[in-house]
Amino acid sequence: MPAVAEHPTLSVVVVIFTVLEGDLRALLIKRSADPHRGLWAIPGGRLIPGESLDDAATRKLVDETGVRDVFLEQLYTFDDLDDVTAGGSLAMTHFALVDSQRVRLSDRTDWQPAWFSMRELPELAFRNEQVLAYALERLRNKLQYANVAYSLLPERFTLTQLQRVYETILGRELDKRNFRKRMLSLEIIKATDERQAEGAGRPALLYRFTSQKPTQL
Amino acid sequence: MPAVAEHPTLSVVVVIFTVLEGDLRALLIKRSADPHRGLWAIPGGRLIPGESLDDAATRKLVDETGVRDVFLEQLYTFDDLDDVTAGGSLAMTHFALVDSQRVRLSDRTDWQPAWFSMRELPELAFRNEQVLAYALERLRNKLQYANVAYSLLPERFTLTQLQRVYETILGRELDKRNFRKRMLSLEIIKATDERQAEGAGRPALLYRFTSQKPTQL
DNA sequence: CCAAAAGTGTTTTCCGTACACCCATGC
DNA sequence: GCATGGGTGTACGGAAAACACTTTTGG
Repeated sequence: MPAVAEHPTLSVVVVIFTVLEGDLRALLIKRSADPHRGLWAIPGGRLIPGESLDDAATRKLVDETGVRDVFLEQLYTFDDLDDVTAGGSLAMTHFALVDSQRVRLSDRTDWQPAWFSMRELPELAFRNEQVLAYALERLRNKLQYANVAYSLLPERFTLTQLQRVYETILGRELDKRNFRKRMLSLEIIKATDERQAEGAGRPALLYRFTSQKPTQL
Repeated sequence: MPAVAEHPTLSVVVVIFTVLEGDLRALLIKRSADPHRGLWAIPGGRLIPGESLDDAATRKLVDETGVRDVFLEQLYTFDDLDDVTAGGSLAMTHFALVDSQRVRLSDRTDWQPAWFSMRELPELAFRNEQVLAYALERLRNKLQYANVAYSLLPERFTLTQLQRVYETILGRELDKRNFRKRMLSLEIIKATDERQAEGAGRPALLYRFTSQKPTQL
């Protein structure tokens, strides 16, 4: 292994969140190579020279999920994730939000991508706990003042579905009436004229977001 | 000039803000080398292999101002600032807040560091406008929910001085009584038993911050 | 004694929260 | 007709915003 003065390893990492079965989940892959073989890790890879960070992050996201045009933004640049590589490392981390229904996980056998609940994480490689914790914090903050949830739901959805997404991310229950008042008065969603039945019970009105961008509230 | 597949240039850049004469100002240096010779730029330099980002940013800050132990945090990693260098570039930008009274600008003649009002910026190199605009946005947001102002004032200060700092950063006037109530009820500052006269008029009580860290409010 | 800056309370408005009942549909 | 989920309004409390006069000092 060469000694010093190497170029740092440049990697681009994307924390991909979804809401599934009442859980906030992150996509992880099982490492098939050293270091940290067999541990789970946030998807990422080397930055290709000439490629922009956004492009690299988008490429990773599409590779893993097949999804594009979702909320994706830079999170933080870590210089201390990889304690192994000589010459140092820089990891430009991002985070993305996807609707699990739109996702097609790549079925590479050496890769084994899978969703893990943020409440039951496996043993992770490369201090990835730190990255996930930071991503979660940012997501929770962001949810309070920007309509990022558009990325976690189908184009049309019921208010109850939207509320479940908020509750799952924030980790606490919300009041139905207050939630509806807020969403509608902020004009981040708009009723359509369609309805959807959820099992028994009165069919719910379907709504859609007024904007597919994370506008500030 | 070599063609492609080079390693990207890795630079660390620090937007250094201060409040001076009722203006929010950023420290800029005049470039003495190409590219963009003669234009003004945010201080920065190459990342030294083996050095952490925090260390590099701190080093730049101390080099330029002589100040340490102030508010300094990572802002964003840009891949598109330098449109010239082959092989691409990554600029890990940071921002810092300093008390102009504590600063000793380095007096290198090829460097000419100087404070510029954010309201009257000169022509800048490398899309630095974008970086400054983003730093200002983050600063304004941060000021609302974290006590970052500790870094912009002497250890002891009057409430009026503190209010001027807030007004300068936010770009609008604040109500004296409401401001005082808020600062004191949030317990981010504490009265000392000393006073300071400001020209004619009744001398003001001096206060100090209860914490020298950017605690969330 | 007058100019200059410091200091101080009350009222109103707005937003977040708490809370309970009727409605439409499937079975 | 009953179980299931959808949909609605009001009252309270705390924080932010609006607002004007008195106090202390220097000259």
